[in-house]
Amino acid sequence: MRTPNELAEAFRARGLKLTPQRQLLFRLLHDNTTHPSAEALFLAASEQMPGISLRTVYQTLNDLVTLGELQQIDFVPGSARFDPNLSDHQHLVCDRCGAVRDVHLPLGDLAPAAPSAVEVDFRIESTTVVFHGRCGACAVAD
Amino acid sequence: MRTPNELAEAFRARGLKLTPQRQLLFRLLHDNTTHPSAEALFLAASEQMPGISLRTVYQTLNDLVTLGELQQIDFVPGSARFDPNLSDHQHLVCDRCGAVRDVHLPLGDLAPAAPSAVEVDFRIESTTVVFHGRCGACAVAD
DNA sequence: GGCCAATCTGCACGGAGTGCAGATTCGCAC
DNA sequence: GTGCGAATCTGCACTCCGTGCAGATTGGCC
Repeated sequence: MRTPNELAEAFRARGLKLTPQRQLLFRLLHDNTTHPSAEALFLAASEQMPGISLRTVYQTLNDLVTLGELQQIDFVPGSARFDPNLSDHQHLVCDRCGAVRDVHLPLGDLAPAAPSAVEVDFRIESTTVVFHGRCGACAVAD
Repeated sequence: MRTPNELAEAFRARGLKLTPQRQLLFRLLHDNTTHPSAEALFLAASEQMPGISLRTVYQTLNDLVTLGELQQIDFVPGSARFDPNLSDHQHLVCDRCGAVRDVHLPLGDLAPAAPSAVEVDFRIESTTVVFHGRCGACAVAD
């Protein structure tokens, strides 16, 4: 995801308005590696802007996803998560506490091989790799 | 997933009762490669047993997942899907119509390498690979 | 046949996310 | 600085998926 200032530019360039709510969410998301849910972002935003609506958080997140500035993560049970990291990477998901972490692995050579091996009538457009397990704290707690 | 008869044995062995509803669902799931949702199974079951409750379908699916006879698939938007194929395999997901298909790819050598490369405090227990794209019919329809 | 626990059914309920309508406000023009 | 119109925000109702609960039913064993 781009910086709050760059996003402000991008929004204005598309005729979208730059509201305080949006600016706050840009800041809360930038460099955020916690893969927050809409609800988590709403709570964080509410601290700095009491009265902000959960509906606005959902709306802004959807806008950012549509603009390609944010990646939506749907493979964690419960609610959707959002990832400002747009680089090609994979995720570690803790099945106990739900934490999500990024990992950059050199799978580029692996994924291309797989599709070619598929002798079926299907057009593969993207490959998702998710590692499930236990984060450090939860591995100990078990 | 085992055969309906084997499942009947397994259920009885655990003190679980063998009801007509369960037997019907065993049959509908065995060798089913469509990765049905609870709703889809409910519709199929209703044809052969009008009056069966959606609640019962959910309950039986959960039981089978708990017994390890059925795999629950959570990476398709919408409702959960169920897969009686317990072998190590991957999935093709059509992002347009939601169809799910199995593929068996030799990724065994690939996945083990990845975890070892992870220099983080995380215990990896399983690796999920999902290929997103368009099934044959949807690729044409676009 | 009879009993009792397991199961089934129907309905209410909870979490996640969206549609809608009215109030508000951003961005631009003067 | 003021005014205007469209975009946005807010709050609420609503949908969808799945679960909790309670009473009626029934499978499995004596």
